[in-house]
Amino acid sequence: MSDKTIMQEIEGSLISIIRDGLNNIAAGEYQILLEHPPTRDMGDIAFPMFKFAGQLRMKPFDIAAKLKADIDKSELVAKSEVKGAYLNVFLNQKAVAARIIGAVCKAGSSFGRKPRNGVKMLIEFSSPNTNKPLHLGHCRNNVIGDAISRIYDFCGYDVIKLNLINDRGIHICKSMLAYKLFGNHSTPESVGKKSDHFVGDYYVRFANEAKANPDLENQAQEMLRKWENHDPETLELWKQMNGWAVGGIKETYKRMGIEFSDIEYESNVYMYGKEIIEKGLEKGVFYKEADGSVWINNEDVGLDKKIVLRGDGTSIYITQDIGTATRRHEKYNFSRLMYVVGSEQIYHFKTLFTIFRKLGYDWADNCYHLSYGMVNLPNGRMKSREGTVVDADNLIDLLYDMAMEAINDKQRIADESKKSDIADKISLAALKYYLLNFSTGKDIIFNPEKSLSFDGNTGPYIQYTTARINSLMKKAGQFNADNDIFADYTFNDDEWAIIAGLLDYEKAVTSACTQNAPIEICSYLYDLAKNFNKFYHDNQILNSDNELAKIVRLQMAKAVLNILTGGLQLLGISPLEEM
RNA sequence: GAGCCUGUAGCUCAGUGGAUAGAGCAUCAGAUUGCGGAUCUGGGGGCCGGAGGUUCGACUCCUCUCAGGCUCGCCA
Repeated sequence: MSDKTIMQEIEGSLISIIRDGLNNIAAGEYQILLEHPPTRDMGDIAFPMFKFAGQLRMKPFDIAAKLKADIDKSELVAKSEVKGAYLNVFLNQKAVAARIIGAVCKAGSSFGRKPRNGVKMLIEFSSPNTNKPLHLGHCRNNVIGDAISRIYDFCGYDVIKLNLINDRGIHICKSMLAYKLFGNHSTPESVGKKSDHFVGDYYVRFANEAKANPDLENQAQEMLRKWENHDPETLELWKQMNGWAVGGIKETYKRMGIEFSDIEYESNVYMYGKEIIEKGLEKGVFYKEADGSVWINNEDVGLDKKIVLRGDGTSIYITQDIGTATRRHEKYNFSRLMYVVGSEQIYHFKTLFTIFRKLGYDWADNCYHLSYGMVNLPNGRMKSREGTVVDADNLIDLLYDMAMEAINDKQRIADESKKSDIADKISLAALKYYLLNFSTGKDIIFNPEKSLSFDGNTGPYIQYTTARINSLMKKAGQFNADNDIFADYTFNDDEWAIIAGLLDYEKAVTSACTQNAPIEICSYLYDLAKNFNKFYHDNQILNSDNELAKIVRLQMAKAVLNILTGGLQLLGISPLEEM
């Protein structure tokens, strides 16, 4: 595993040729840009000459014409063309293909995986409340957090996945109270309901009952006080209902293939912030109001005043976050801490990180809020009161049924348990890919009738491509895997598009990591799969009458499969042998 | 009121200051005596919200403006 990717080595070599060429015209510092031409038939790599025109007082076209002779000498270059202000380079396909295909076939689906960099990174995501089941918004969080974790791990980081379950507070007491009043000692088992949905029903029940009887709000507050005073009966009820809620939510995680290194509970950690507030008071970071409440003034950094401890000494959301982060640093000694939390909390995290800085934490600047946009419906926000929330379990069920119907239509698979396993994987691929194929920070509109699909730019499309190639590999059996065969082969355009695509994989992964953008992987994989499907449609492999073409194409197909497999895994999606 | 985000094809969305702004869906027209048709090929469809500015060059950067969203809770 070299530090540089294959593409970086190629590009670096070309850039130094350009730099030498420019210095031969006139010595100086040149910032050399390198990009892809708009279409493949214009070349593989383009050098724009605009920047040098001013420096050298020459026309861009003339500079390109001068550099052309130098670049043409490189072993990596087949030819180059001057087009307008661009010098377009066509790579030596035989040499490049041998390198990239050889490397990908050797490394398998872990091609592109970076050596460990020793950076310990905590990633907190999901962090559900225990008063209701997961919905589509949580799905986006889970899927982004999971993919980001996998991508960072692949890029060399030592990733620890954290889930901080919010299992205390007034909202939890609301479902507890409704159950106490209207539950009649029923259980999820007695009514035959998934346990987190059972709890969620009482949260909805509370909201409905409280409309007619506003005093229920007071009763919920009273229950919260009892909880904080360790009232045995209240704690017992809390344990029972939390057990149901968490149990049900964990079932959904398992079904989604989402795992955590550590699950934290707010009920265990909420008190840790208070002592830090006390210390901060002594240092003058915070100040006390007449009612005993503790505040911080962040107006110096363009934020507002913010309360960090109530007058009665009880903690609030941000108190817990201060304590939790501090404790995590003591426990893990992390290098970086990332919070995957919705964009509506941007201000909260600005405030939180400012507090870390003012407390003098040297790791304050290594905290990052990865915010993702809301999932809306065509009519607007999802609202639990209006029953428009898209429930995670129901949505996955729906996708599963759609996948099963498609499997039955195709009639390729007979075994029932195999069908079920594949339907699981297809439904999750559709959901995860759909949610990841957006810019992370932006709000998205989910249309239940239109957004669910297995055709076109979707997860199942990529899976389909892996199934086709896997099937091809089975039929091919053993084949010559030497990569010195490429010297004798001339690639057609469809083939070269694929090989050039293979070269771009490492750049896509790096970009996905540095930009925190799983969509980069989606776009890349779709492009590669699409190029392969076009090639596969128009070119023969096993039935080719040319033995050399057959072996070259099998190796190419194998390389594509390796990268699609590895790339899907980065998204938390299973490739398929058949479907 | 203040801060942040968004505005690109009928719809949903891509688009590190660079060549003719792309994809999926939808729509219309095609492809299988072929290794997987959940596939492939093609057509139509755009004043990139609007107006200024910076630059050799702006969907991209700056200012103003219009429209929508989020936030500014002793909720989490």
